[in-house]
Amino acid sequence: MAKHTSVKGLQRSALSKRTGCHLETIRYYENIGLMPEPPRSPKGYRLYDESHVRRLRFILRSRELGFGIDEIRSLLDLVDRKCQTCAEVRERTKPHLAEIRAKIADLRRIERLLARTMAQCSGEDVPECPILDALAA
Amino acid sequence: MAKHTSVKGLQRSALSKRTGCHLETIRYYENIGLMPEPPRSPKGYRLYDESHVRRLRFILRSRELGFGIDEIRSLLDLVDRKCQTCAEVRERTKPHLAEIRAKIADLRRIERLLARTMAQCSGEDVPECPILDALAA
DNA sequence: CATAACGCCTGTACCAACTACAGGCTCAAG
DNA sequence: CTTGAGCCTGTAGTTGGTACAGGCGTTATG
Repeated sequence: MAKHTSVKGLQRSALSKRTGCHLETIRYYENIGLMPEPPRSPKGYRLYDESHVRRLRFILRSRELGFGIDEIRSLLDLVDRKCQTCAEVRERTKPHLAEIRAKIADLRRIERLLARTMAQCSGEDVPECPILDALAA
Repeated sequence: MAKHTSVKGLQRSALSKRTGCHLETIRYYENIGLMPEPPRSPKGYRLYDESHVRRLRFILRSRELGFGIDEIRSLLDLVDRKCQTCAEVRERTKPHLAEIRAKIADLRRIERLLARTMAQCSGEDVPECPILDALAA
């Protein structure tokens, strides 16, 4: 039989499976205050419900989109206050988008440089190498 | 007057200024074996020369191009062995370029998603927000 | 009933790649 | 001679987790 059918609620591993979040990461998010402390069973086991599933999914999705922990904390604050406005959320999202675009630009610059350098590389068995030369320059 | 004109050699802060590398990072690179232990003055001060400047610049440039410490270690091995071939360097550089391209693709995906979501956002003073909705979904 | 094999609890250590700081010496200038 | 800077060492903190040790609780099987 299933365990704890009487107690009702998801244990940590169940929440992990439902969300795809690593087991230990759930506890980590609780420690740093992103996830609330859930109710406990008489023996101290964490018992989650659907609201926890939703909140954890929100966090994971935000991480996927490259938001940092503090940015997510700020978004969750808006959600929790329940008096957020679309304008506020937009204000918090805008700089993040700018950051992502800056990172892309950076990586593209690096990519071009590396690709150009590699194109000059003969790939032959000679001891002179334009890549090392470029790095040493 | 300049200090230690008699002893000759750059101290840590001078090397830092010449290369733009953070002071403490120089010691860090020494600890992890990227930079060699330099000779010391009688009182134990590190004394660098032009070869250290070149090596540190090589490391910094490689970091700028997104190489990880271990990748740089491997490139420096080639340099140190002096029997590297262009083919070897190319082999070590190729997967790194692929990694950078993957990162760019990832970030572009995120950027598109975020930009599209933000475009749906009215930016008005209303409590419904498509950004939060997208994150919660 | 015993006991193995899990699941969960806690705290703490570890990863990259640095950065910063504490506590102690040395050194040049005023 | 004192002050302030610069150097030395080792260690802690950063971000976003992951992993493990040691100790209960629960469950399945003999």
